[in-house]
Amino acid sequence: MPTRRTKISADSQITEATSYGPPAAGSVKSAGRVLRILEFFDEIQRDARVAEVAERLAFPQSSTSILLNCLVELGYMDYLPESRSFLPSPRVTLLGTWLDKGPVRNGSLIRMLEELSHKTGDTVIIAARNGIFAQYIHVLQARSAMRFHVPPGSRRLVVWSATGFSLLTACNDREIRGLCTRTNAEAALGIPRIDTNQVVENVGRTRRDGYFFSAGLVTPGAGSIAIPLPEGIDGWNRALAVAVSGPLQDMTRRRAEIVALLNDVVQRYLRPAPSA
Amino acid sequence: MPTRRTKISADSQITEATSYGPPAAGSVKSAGRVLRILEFFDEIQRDARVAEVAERLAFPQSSTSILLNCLVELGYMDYLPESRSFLPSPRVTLLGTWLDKGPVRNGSLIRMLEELSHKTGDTVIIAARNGIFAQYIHVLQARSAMRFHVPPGSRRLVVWSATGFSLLTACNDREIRGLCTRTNAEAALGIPRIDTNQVVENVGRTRRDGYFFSAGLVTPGAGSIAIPLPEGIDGWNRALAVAVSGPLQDMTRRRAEIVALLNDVVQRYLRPAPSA
DNA sequence: TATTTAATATCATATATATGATTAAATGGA
DNA sequence: TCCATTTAATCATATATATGATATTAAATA
Repeated sequence: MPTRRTKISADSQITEATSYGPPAAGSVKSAGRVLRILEFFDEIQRDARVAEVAERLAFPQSSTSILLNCLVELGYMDYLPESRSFLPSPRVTLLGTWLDKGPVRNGSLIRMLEELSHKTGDTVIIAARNGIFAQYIHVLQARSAMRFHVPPGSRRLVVWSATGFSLLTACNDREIRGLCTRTNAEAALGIPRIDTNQVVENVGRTRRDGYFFSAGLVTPGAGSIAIPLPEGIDGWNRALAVAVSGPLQDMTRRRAEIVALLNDVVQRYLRPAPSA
Repeated sequence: MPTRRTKISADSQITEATSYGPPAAGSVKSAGRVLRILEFFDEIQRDARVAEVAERLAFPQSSTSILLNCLVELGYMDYLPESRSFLPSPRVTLLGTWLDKGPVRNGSLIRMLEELSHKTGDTVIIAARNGIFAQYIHVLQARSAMRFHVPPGSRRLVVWSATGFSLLTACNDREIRGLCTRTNAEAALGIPRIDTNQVVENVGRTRRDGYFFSAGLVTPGAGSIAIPLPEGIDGWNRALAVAVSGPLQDMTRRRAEIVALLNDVVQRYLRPAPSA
C-alpha cells in the first residue's frame, strides 16, 4: 500500500468543510478573505463600501474594515474618499497575467463568457479540477429573476457533476476509476457512494455528445449543461470546462439551443488562432 | 482645521513601517503574504517548492507550507505532486481582469515592459500613487549582474522620487503643495524635510522634459529615469508611471538612449488605438 | 445650525494563526 | 536494501488576528 502524501495534507487542511458542495473553508482565514474580496469586486465590477462587502461576504463589519484598509496600505485597493468606497487597484490586474499568454490573458475567454451570459441570461461557470473536486474558478451570475447564486470557489465532486464529467473527458478510464475510489474514500461522509461504472459511462457520453446535461445531479431543481474546453486553452494543459446553469425546467426546454450556443462560442472565441 | 479621516486610518495601519522605502508591513499578516506569494510567482514565472518560496520571501518554512496548502485548498494554487511544487491556478489569472479593458488587460502594457526590460537589461517598474507614496505595482527585475533587487510593493515618497514626480504631473500646484505638507506631517521620522518649492519645480521640469532623471535621489548609487504614462491608460483614470532603474553611472551614461526608448515604446504600445 | 440617521473606525479580549523544533517522508547514493 | 540527505508536515504554544460592542465621523434632515 503506497503512502500518499496528498492524503495527509488533504486531511489536515479540510476541517469541517470536508464534504463537497459549498465553498472550501480554507484554513487561513484572512488569506481566503482577501481573495474572496477581490473576487467580489470581480463580480460587481464597481467600487463598494465596507458595509456592502461585509454584508455580501458575511464577514463582520469590523474585520472587513480592517482588511480593506490593510489592502489599501499594501497597494492592492484604492480608497475613494468622496464615496468612502474601495476598488481594486491596477496592482491586482497584474497578478497572474504572466500565467497565460492565451485566451485567458487576451480576454477572449472572458468575452466568450460574457457573450454566453448575455445570450442565455443564465449563470455561466468555468470550472477547473482541484483534487477530487471540480471547482468553479469564475462565475458570471445569472441575470434572470429566478436564480441560484453560485459563489466562485464552489466545488462539486469531479466524478459526479456536469463540469466534472467534462473535465474527465481528458482522462483515461483507469484514471477515472482511481478518482472514484479516492472520492469514495475521502468524501464518503453522508454522500451516496459513487458508482464507478456509471461515472465512466457518463464521461463516455460526454465524449460522444460533446457535452453533459445534468438534471439536478447535485442541486435539486437546477440544470447544467457543461462542455470541455479545448486542451491547452490556458497555457499549461490544465483541463477547463464551461457550464451554463439555471432552473431545471428552463435548461431542459432550451437544451438544444444552449448546446448549440456553447459549441458556437467555443468555436468562434477559442479555436481560430491560438496566437497572442 | 479640517479633520481628515485618512489620517486616522493611516496612523493605525502603519505601525513600524511608518517610514517610506521598503515594503509596507500591512497589518494583516497572511493577507499580505498571499499576495506576495502570487507576486513571487509572477516574478519567477514557473512553479516553485515550499522551501524556495519560504526562503525568497523570508517566511518561516512551516507558515509557508500551511499557506500554500491553504491556497491549493481554495483553488488558487495547483500542486504538482511529481515535483512537489506549486503554481498559481487559472483562478488567479481571472482576478481583476474586469478592471481593465485596455492595455493592462490586453497585455500591451506588459509587452511594453518586456521590451523595455529586454532592450535595457535594467529594472523596469510601474508605479501608481498610494497615499503619500509612489508604490511599485509591478517590477521586472534587472538581468544585469550588478543590480538592486526591487521588491514589488516597494514605496517611495510621491513628492520625492522619479516615479513620484511623474505621477504628480497630473496634479496642479495646489495639490502638490498639499501633498508636501501632508508628507512632512505624516512621514517626518528621520526623513529630511521636503522642500515644497523644489518639488513643484521638479514636477514642472518633468512636465517640460517629459521625464525625470533621478541621480540617487532615494537610493544612493541608483539612477532612475521615469516617465508618466498617458492618462486613462488603466481604464479608471489613475495615474501610472514607468521607470527604468539601474546603477547611477550606467543610467547617466545611457540617459538619452533610455529616454528615447521610453518615449518610443509608450508611443508604440499605448498611443495608437485605445480600443480593446 | 441642531438633530437624526447611517456608516465606519476603534477597543478589549476570545480565538485563531504563526512559528521553532520535531517528526515524517522522499530522494539519491552505496 | 540501507543510510544520508533533503524536503515538507506536524505539534505545542507564544503571538497576532477577529470580533461584538462602542465611539466616532459623516451625511441627511429639520
